[in-house]
Amino acid sequence: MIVEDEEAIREGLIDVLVFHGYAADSAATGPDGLEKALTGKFDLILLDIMLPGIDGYEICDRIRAEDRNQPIIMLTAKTSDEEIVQGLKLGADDYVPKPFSIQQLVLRIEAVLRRSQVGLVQARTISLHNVSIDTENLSGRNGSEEIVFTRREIEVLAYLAQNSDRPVSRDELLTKVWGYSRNLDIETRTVDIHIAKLRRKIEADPKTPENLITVRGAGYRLVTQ
Amino acid sequence: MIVEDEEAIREGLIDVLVFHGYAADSAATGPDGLEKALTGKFDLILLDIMLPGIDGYEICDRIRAEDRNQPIIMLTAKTSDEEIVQGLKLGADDYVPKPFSIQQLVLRIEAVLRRSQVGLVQARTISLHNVSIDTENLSGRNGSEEIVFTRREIEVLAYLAQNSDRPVSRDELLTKVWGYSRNLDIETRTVDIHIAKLRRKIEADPKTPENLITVRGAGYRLVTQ
DNA sequence: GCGAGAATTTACAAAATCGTTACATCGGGT
DNA sequence: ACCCGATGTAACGATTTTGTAAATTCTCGC
Repeated sequence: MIVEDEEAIREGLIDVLVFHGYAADSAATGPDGLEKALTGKFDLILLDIMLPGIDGYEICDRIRAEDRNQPIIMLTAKTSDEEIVQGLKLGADDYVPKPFSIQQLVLRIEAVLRRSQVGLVQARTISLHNVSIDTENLSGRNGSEEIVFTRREIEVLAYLAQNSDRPVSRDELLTKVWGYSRNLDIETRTVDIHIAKLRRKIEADPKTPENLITVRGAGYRLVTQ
Repeated sequence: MIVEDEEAIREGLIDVLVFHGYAADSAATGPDGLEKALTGKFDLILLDIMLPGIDGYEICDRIRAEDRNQPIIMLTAKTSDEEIVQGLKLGADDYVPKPFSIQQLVLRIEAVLRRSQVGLVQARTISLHNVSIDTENLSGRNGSEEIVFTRREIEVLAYLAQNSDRPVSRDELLTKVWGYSRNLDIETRTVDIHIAKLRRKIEADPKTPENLITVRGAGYRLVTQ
């Protein structure tokens, strides 16, 4: 979905995207773009910064508040690093300065879509050794025993399950699940704490985990069945 | 049901819908369309905006006043975003600009029908642990004791019963039962209050609910038998 | 208009969650 | 064996979510 006030650019972008096989919707004003973004479901939002009504920064911020996984690329004529940093802080996935080459833009779009795993359907249930988990109900079952998870715990499990072929680093979890923007050196132990809580719930013996494995130096890996 | 004054388009739409397996009725003027919409029962109404007599906006508004769950798709030649926003505000479920491709329209129709759960027959009675409820009489029975519900309470129960495999969020209840339009930040506790009242009526011990379960962070789930 | 019941808001209490701090433990390299 | 960074986790308080009584507003038949 394209949010861009200049009609020529907007129409041009639509043509390019359609040509590349994407379905494109668009909005010409800030408020309209925000409305569409919040009510619709889009794989990616291309967001101009200079917009009538509400500027791109605020739109980005408001979208992020609702859905931190919504992929967003910001477009702008501003070239100062200041502005770019501002954009990335607010959670844009990429930042393309105008004027951009079409080829450049398409490449970045593809990169963002790849990173954000668009198209990956997330399974509702996760099957582990001894335990099965229903991500919608935030609950699980270990034989006859009912396990209740919190939303955060389920989000962590779901992300690990989606990437169960490899260990996932704390940084990656912080970015993708917690929505912390760009890594930097954050010293929080909250990931570890959540892992510990999860182990207490899903492991027969939390001291010797069978499902949620520590890969020292790399992160955690979930063993799915 | 199609409300459209241009005969060629009207007949064309009927053909298309019939071809796709739907039964189609139609009206050629505003007043006629409104009359049919209010007296009949339709899975979906396709509503042109430019109509003789009463325009599409007003028809939409009047239908919504009677039945907030009636699915409506607006059709229009107007392309300004202003108009689209106006349409969505009045409660249309989708908005298709003319000229539209038939394929596009059919896709949107299917999406709206899916979202609005058309075709789901709502059971007249809901069976819970210890209680059975008659949605037409707004009444229930717990052994020998007769329970009387209000209209709102029954609507909430019915919606939860239809989605008893998952927790339903307050937001969803507000949208689907109360008819609040896209309300992003909730500042009403009315859902909670109704849940509390329901629990007092259907739970043996409201402090430890067996039927109407809180899924913290996700909403409420009704356990049907 | 009137009034009773229904719906909603307000206000506060209770409970659960979440991140931090602090300290314990582990494990690989030397 | 010893060191040191990485990992595990208990406990605490801040914050958010949920429960609910009471007050207020709304609705609708008369």
